[in-house]
Amino acid sequence: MNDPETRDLIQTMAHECIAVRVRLINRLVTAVYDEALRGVGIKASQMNILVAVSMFGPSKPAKICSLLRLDPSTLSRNVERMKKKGWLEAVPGADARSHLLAVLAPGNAILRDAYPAWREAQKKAAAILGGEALDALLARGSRLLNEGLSPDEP
Amino acid sequence: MNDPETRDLIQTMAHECIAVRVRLINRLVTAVYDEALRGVGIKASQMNILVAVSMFGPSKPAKICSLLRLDPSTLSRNVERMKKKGWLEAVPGADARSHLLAVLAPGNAILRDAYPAWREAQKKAAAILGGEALDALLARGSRLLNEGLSPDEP
DNA sequence: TCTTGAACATTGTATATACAACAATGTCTT
DNA sequence: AAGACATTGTTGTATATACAATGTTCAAGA
Repeated sequence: MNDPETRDLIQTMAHECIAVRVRLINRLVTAVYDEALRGVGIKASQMNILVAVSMFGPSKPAKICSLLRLDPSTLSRNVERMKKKGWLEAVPGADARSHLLAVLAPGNAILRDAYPAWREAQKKAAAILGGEALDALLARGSRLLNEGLSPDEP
Repeated sequence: MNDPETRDLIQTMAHECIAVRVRLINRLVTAVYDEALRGVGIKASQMNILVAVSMFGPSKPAKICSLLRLDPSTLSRNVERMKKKGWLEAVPGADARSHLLAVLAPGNAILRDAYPAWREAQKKAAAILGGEALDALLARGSRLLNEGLSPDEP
């Protein structure tokens, strides 16, 4: 059906591709958190943002994008939805090009409510990854998060 | 701004969350492949599917979903786009509830064309992950792929 | 045989994500 | 001070993703 060389290429890609494996794990892990958090009414994506803003206090959107490596347009759309739910607000900052994102009381309430479900999800995700992959992944992930952190600045 | 207990919860979630780290890595890795493959005209998502179908030969959609842990509706939409590009076709199978997905010549041509860019992306992705995380992730990912493999059946 | 339930794919809807283009503001250089 | 360039966010468009609901076909049991 294919010449042998093409078959070889495809075999190599199937057996060694990093992307398909990372993406598979991402789907599995995200599904675990989304399912655990369903009762609380938040999903992993928005929870990541909410936690980040809550950690740093009022923050420029660019800072959150840099931390999480989110495209600005992606964050913009997510913030839009989170404003509508009353979790976030935009307050004017020093620079008129941008505002600061701040967590509102209902946003903090959601985070508190989410904690037990989050713990559950952590357990399940750890089981999916297994000890070795978990440790390496947490270490690498934390490092990448830190690298995305600009010095100072809101 | 928050009571100390809430601040603790949020700190814990920020420092230990598996989801935010997996999702960050997923965005980075996916971006590397999408960028490398841009010239070829395919993205990581569709390439994953194309490689899978090419590996197994004509396959029931359910099999690909099980392998990659994709929701059937997600696969359906992606296949739709890939049919439109002439990479895939649906051929009737033994069971009238489903057809079989088969790779067409242009689909195989794309995979051949993509190979060099894929190799580039592999290098960059490996650099992002670093040796340890890479090994653990590949091992775990390969295992999860195998677990999604049903016995026999197209 | 008929019916009931399982298996399977698709469609409707919503969110998540990124790229390209744009608009507004700020900074720096001459 | 003026113009060039950088920074920052939003909007238009397309893809990726999942859940809920639906329709069709199959299989198994009464």
